[in-house]
Amino acid sequence: MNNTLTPPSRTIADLKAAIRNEARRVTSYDVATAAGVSQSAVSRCFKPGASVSKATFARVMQAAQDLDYTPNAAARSLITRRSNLVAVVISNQVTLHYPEVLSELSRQFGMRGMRILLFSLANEADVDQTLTEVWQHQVDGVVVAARLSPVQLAEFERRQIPFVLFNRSAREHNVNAIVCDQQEAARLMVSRLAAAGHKRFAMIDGPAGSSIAHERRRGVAERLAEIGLDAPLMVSGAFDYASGLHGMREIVVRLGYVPDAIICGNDVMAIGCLDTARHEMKLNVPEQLSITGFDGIAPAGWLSYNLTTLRQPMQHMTTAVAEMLTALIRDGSRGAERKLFPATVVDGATARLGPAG
Amino acid sequence: MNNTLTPPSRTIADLKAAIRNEARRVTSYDVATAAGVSQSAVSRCFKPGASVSKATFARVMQAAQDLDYTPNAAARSLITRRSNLVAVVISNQVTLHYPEVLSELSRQFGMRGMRILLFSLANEADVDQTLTEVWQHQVDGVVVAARLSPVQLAEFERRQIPFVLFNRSAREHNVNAIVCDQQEAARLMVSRLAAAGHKRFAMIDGPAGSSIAHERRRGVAERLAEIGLDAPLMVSGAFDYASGLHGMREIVVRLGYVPDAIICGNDVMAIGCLDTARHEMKLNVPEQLSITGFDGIAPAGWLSYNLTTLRQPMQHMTTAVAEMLTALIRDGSRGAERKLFPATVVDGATARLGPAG
DNA sequence: TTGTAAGCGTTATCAC
DNA sequence: GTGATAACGCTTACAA
Repeated sequence: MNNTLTPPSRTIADLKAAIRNEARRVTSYDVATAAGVSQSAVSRCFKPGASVSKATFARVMQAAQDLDYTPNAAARSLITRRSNLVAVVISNQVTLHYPEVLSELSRQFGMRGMRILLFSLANEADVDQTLTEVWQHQVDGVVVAARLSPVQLAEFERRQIPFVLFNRSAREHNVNAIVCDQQEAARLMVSRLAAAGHKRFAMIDGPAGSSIAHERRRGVAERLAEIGLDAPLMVSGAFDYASGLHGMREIVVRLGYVPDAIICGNDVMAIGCLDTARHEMKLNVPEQLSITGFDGIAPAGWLSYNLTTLRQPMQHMTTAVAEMLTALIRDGSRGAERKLFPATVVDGATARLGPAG
Repeated sequence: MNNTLTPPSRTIADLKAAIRNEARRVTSYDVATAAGVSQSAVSRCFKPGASVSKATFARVMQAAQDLDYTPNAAARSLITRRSNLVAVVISNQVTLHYPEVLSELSRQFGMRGMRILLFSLANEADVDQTLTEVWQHQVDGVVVAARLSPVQLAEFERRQIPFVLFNRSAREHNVNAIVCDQQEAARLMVSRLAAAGHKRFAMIDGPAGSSIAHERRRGVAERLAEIGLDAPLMVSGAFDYASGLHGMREIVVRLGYVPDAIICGNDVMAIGCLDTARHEMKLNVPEQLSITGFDGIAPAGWLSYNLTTLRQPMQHMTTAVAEMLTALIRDGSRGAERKLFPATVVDGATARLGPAG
């Protein structure tokens, strides 16, 4: 069938040679030439649900394959004004503590035909520089898992670009967000510790700038006050293992005794705290001291720790982010929505918990 | 100075209104209009090192800022044939076990003016689908931290797109790669264990498809044979904690006794193995049994584990990837290079090691 | 230094 | 169903 006067194989070889010669890319024109159709016909073949005859489609696809043709996303996005790209602006802290977030976001957006342009922030001061890059790339939407200043939030609004905050509170600003209710989680943990008879609390706090640390701290402080217990001794940490180690020592030094319970701002610090308590101070946990964390990371579940903690439903949250952002991209703005997910208590072996109140 | 007959503020407000009205983006033409210069002048102002007068530059920048103008990366890449985008094709396994890889790659490429387009693979069978997306996006280069078939490798070559394999061996194919020498690392560990008198070995292996697991297994087997020791009992694992737990039990059941040393295919399995040995079987590690891992992940260093393992220099490796790929993008192909990084022994508390041989 | 004009590789509109 | 043709927003000779 293919053996007409000018065998396609010859034509295609010539075309390829010409293309390589001119050092240019394979375009839809080349495919059109090879298939003997117009360029617009080729374009239609790559648009799902366009009207093309079966015969044309077959010839075009064959030619495309022969030439290794792939539509140019840049050119496409220029005319369609859709890049099918989502920027993910994420602080390194998040990636390191919840590695599943990036893979899950990638999977979720992938299922919806979108790709992730990654903006990983070593320190959150780079946000401005990062944002100018985000604007350049004409992304269809942005997931922000980093702190934004009010000015930066305003710029998102001004540019009318769909965006969703991930686990960041911006209560004052009315923006789309997927968040885990840190404050309620903290309150819950305090209640259950108090119900088990703990009276003297200490807390290893997260870093100063972190809104998550802020809410957890606030929840702890508020609930303790409500119950009528003393405010906890606060020592500062940086969400890392070493902070847990040092925090534990600092607490004992500053108090002069071992408190009943230490609430740590995250699991990694709780693990550090626990290691110091057990291995260095030879304390029995949870008999002499209860230690709790936040997050529900994988190592917290390992036998050596079996940490009592609060698990954030990361899987649900990443799914929600993808759903919300794609909805925004499709339907335009439709009123800010703030989806709140509850954390669940993981009743491990490092704290004595009473019944939920 | 600005109060001429038509105040710029008025003009800019009008322009903005018009743009919003026509529902289009702010373009360099708009900026040109606002600044009273030609469009190409605007373009030049955004090209570092172009020849523009100071006065023009200032006016253009002012207008750009007033209008919230940012160059359109898609349009730029269309003409320059450079997207400043690097695709990172990475298996979820990698992201989950070495979360620092993505943030480091992002940082390294960011320093070199490039952004990461993320292709995270839930299962490595999706590679083909993924690659067609990679081609569409006109990336300048690709980092591959996933398994590629020979056909897929060939397609990279055919399309002449710079790429670097990350911690994947493709010895047969002559490609650019940054790898940690798993085999040599395994040999080193066996030597040091043997030097301490261990005779009966077992190994918890990684998953079947993994080239890293393959090399580690091979190194262990080869070195044991060289020394004249029996081949290790091999049990299979999936690089996760549960595999370590079960692997330990399976080893004891199948052998009928506790071996001298268990080499685990990675740290997470070693930690699982260790937890079973200590907590469930009440074995003294390393007195009765030595357990070692591979990788050097953060939890391996925590007090409760202090795992004896082999650390991969991930930081150096990610830096090397960025360097190599950017060099390839700049200078075109220049002979395949395979950069090999040695792992270092972390002499922890879970194995008795003899001197390096 | 600045402006004019020709692409880059698509999709979209509109006749046929 | 198919083919001209006009955008999309930019960079880059080339001319002034």
